Amino acid sequence: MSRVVQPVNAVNERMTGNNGAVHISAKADYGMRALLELVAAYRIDPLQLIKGEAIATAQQVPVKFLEGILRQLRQSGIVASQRGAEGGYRLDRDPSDVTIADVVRALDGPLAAVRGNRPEDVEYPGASEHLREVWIAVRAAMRHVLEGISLEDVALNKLPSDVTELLAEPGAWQRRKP
Amino acid sequence: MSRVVQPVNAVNERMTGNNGAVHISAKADYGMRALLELVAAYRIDPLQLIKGEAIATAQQVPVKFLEGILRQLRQSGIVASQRGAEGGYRLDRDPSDVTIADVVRALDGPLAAVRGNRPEDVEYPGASEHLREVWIAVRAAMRHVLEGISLEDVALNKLPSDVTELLAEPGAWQRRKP
DNA sequence: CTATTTCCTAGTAAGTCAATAGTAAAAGTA
DNA sequence: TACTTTTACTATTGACTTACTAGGAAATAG
Repeated sequence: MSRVVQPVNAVNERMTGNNGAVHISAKADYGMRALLELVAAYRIDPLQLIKGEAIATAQQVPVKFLEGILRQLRQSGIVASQRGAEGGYRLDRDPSDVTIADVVRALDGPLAAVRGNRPEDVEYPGASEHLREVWIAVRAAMRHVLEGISLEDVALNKLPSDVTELLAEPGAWQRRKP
Repeated sequence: MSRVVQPVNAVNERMTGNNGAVHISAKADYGMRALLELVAAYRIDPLQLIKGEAIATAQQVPVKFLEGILRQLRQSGIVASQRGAEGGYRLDRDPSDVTIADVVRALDGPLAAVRGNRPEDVEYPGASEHLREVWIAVRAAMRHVLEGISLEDVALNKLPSDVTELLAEPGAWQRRKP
């Protein structure tokens, strides 16, 4: 008998068709979770190998999909792997050296895009002359957060102070419009 | 023989299949540009009506697509419109009162999503326990920037000081990986 | 050789994005 | 009233993306 693995939260109310400006894809989300499992192992023994299957069940993620993600992470030099019996995956860099931006870029490409183009490439005529600065600032803000947090920070729940300040802002945990 | 109409910038090198975590959609981009045209008119006469066609040609945007965008902005109370000859669109709120976050939410929905869900709704088992805080912080950073900039700020090129600080950061205008 | 485990290619169903087409409804003009 | 202009709305389209799944090749240990 085979059990169908249900992605976590697949049942819950998804958002209405529209995906807002920031979208953390399943790849980025699953990838981060897999890496955090590898960090936990790394802290016991940096060379310890963990099997894809074990990561998948620990994080309740589809195993074949995860395999592809882990391969991308290996091609980016974040993860190392070994095939065959007794094979598996491990971190290939120190957890304090891998940022969330590294992970997102490895799995989803450049952090920010405007209509599919890089923010610095779009040009605006007349009245919208200065719109480009806005998108550049958005990307800079994104970089500031994502390049400032390492896997170790998340694993140990010790986020940088400017990030915890963001979290302490009133309403940070609530959605804006009911 | 029929000529295919090319959207502006469609020719330039688009990004490689992957769209990163932040994506400013055509709707959000065109919508901001249309609104900046309306701001320019508003500063002469707050009740002046501008035709969709005029906005479309000024900003080089497909007119029928723009119509739908302007309708959404009207339904969100940002724009007012009048039908018939001598009709058109105008801002329905003061430019200093409309933030970029308002515009993006009106056109693309909630600012941030994780796998289609709101960041506060996702739950993480075991090693990824604290990942949610990261996504909440990402959303908070996004809000901080987009809710802090008004249409007036962009039109007059007077961005808030914390935003100009972001733009002054070294490398803010360059892409990360060549 | 056999069992295990990663590596890789291909495929697919559902959905989204960026538009376009066509018609109805409102408002002004003659 | 008739006619023109302009927005409002619905439906449709083609290309693409997302989130997977299937199946086999290649490596490694015993």
